[in-house]
Amino acid sequence: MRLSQAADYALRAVLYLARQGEGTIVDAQTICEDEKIPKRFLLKIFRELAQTRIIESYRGKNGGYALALDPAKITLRDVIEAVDGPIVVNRCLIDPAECNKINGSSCRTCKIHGALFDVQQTIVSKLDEYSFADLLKS
Amino acid sequence: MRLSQAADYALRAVLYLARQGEGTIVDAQTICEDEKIPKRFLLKIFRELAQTRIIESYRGKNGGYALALDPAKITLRDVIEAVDGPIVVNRCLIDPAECNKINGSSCRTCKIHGALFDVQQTIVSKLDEYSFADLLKS
DNA sequence: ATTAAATTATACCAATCCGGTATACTTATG
DNA sequence: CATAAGTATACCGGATTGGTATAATTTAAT
Repeated sequence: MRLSQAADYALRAVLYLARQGEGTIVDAQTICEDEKIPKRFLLKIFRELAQTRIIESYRGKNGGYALALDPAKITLRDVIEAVDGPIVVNRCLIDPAECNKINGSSCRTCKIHGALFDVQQTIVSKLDEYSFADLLKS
Repeated sequence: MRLSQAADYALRAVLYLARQGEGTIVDAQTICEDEKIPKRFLLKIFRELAQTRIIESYRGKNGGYALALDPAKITLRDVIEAVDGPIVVNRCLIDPAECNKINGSSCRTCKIHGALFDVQQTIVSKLDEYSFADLLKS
């Protein structure tokens, strides 16, 4: 039930870009120095964020990265899922075949997994409540 | 943000014991066959559950395991934390020294980590809402 | 054009965690 | 005292994590 280090870095980097304002280009070197994030690792993370269109990348000299969207349109969930993949509390909540309790009662009717699904929904909607516009107001 | 396989097994095994009723002793062999859980792995999990006094173990011939408490007093959180350790969404939420953003703004004042703390609280209280008495009603 | 500064792609690596197993020991019942 | 249970410890292979290396590509400025 823990975020990866990459997701933590991603949140900080996106907040950093949000502070500069949507569209303002900053290069990775500057960001990783300011935020104390290993550069090559940040580059990898940024590629994932660029693929999901949360940030935009600009190649070549004077290139860098910029927020692709209004901070109000980016939530904690967006960034976390871009880096760590979808929020899934229990294996069988994605793939019922993973549910190795095959004795009669199927995954669908299992009370525990029903409860865990509720927990998962709660987490996802909580993460969706926080936009980066909210995080800027501090 | 995913439960371990061990925690999933633990939830199922505790629900199994809850169905038998508090105090009823069942041996690991029977449980692992019924619930399709690898026996040695279940034994390891049960030791952790016994240490946190969720279940009681009985050694020797005719030994086994029984629920140590009223199912209404055992929550999803209790079982998950017994097996996976405390619910911690972000490293620095346990250990501020882990917070490697040291540049001026401390972990305490970091907006992201404040939000993640709120998320964590939400998860924990949701997991506390479900007791095994609830799960029996189905 | 050339060069320098930036991202991209691919692949690699060590360390840790995860899921599970093995061996040897201890305890209690009949 | 034999047998059937749990206990303790330690091991193991594979996957994931966190991070690095190398080489290629793109772009701006000169």
